[in-house]
Amino acid sequence: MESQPSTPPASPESESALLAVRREKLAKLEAAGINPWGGRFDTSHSIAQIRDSFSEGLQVRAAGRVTACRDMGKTLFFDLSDLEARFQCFFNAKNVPEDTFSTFKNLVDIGDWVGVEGETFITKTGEPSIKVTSLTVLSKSLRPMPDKWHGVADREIKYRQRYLDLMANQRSREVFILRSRMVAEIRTWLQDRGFLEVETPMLQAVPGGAAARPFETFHNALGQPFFLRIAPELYLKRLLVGGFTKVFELNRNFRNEGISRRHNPEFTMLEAYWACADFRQMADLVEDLVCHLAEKFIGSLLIEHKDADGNVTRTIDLSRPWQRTPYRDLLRSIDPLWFDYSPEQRRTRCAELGVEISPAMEDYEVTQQVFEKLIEEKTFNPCFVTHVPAELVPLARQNPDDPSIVDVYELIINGVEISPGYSELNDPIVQRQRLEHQAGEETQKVDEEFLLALEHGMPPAGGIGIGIDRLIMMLTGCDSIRDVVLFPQLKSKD
RNA sequence: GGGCAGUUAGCUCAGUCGGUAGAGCAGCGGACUUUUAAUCCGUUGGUCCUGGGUUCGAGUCCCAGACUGCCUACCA
Repeated sequence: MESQPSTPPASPESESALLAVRREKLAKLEAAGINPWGGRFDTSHSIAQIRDSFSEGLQVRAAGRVTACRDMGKTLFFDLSDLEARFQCFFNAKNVPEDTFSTFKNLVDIGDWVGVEGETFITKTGEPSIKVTSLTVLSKSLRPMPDKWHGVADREIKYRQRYLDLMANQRSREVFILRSRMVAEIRTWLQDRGFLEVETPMLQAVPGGAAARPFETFHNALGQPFFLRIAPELYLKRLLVGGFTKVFELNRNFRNEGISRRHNPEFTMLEAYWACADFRQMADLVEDLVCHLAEKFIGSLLIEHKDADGNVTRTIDLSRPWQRTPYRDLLRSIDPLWFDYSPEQRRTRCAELGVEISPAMEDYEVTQQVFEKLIEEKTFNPCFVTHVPAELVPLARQNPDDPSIVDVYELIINGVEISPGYSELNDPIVQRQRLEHQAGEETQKVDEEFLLALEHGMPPAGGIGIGIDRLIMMLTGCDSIRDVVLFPQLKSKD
């Protein structure tokens, strides 16, 4: 790199007249002895508090972003906004010193942060407002805000510059506030039921607990490769061995797989384990939790998904009790003779049913494909699928009466699997066989330290996982995971 | 990985048969002391994603690439 001159290099942006104007205003503020970058500003109320508990004649101090301005000459009305609320400020030349008025009028832009002080009142047209008597510049915005009416429509800008989406699109703000409150509520709800929240390694020497490709990294001091976890399961079970009887972890998993409307490489998973419980109790737990969230935050067990025009496109009915149906019964609803056919006949039926399969698939995978395409993707109201074939779930306990199936449920809502729940396998000898069988197929390593822990005795337990992103999608009606993850993974530019 | 679509002013979007690059909002100048998508008058602003090609002439047609979206594949 050659040494650069002290002035920043000219970029296409720096040539824009819009940006030049803002820089000019910045310089004028500084020249007038006004710090354009503010500092501590003590507020008496949040904007939402002023709005929600409005009374006239109240002296208030509030801070926010200027999001609209209606200039009437000697009076101007501007909107002061933060994440939660918007409130109108009434700014009149006779209420403030002349230099304050001209400063605002000439040098403050939509997008700037300001602090105001004044008295609340109601305008002639009935709008609750603050009659501003003092104004403080808190931060100058050097770039224009998105379109005030359309907001940010460009998906790429929404995701890469989420702050623009948040400042311009109310629905986005609502979804992320709702997500935060729901996640907090999940933690409180579980803690109230005696579950301890724990944190287990995200860097794992052997990535276990699921069958997905991991991200690989390297620890320099140890001279050893590590993997970002694909699931916390095997560590949470070590805690059961150690005597924790009710634990959960709610945090990020990482899977090095395709990205889609329903998949982000890093996603949030709740896993909970309950010693001496079984999958039926775990199903009850999930049903209780999801209904609680819906009632508390949506105010109904009927979840309406709407399109851009506000038309209801789908209604999910969470009314209890939720359907519980064995896997094989669901397949027999597609074809009563499904399990009487030979594997070859099942492949033939797939072609007739319009389900694509590959020749490499095992027989159980052919059946699973039919399940996914013709049942899962078409099931929107909650359905616990039970008595799943053992091949599909290597970490669950086999059914005592029928070893070909395992004691698990898979909860489907909104056409996707939202939560699996197991009666966990605690027999270390059977567990080793099943992991080694799986490892053979997937060329994965077996977590020997996990098996060692099991040999010390893990209590029988119920376990669940809940895909938090998908749960939030279902409850908020978002049809892409990118709309419920603040910064979804995108390919880097350049 | 494969298929389809998109990329034009700061934002939201038009752009017909290949013939001078358009609107609304934002911005800038002006009017207005109760507006709220304020209004009214005037006005600035373009690497038409990038690179090739065809053509007298390309935002427009062709080829390659980038990024994004949707579908698909992979994915307990």
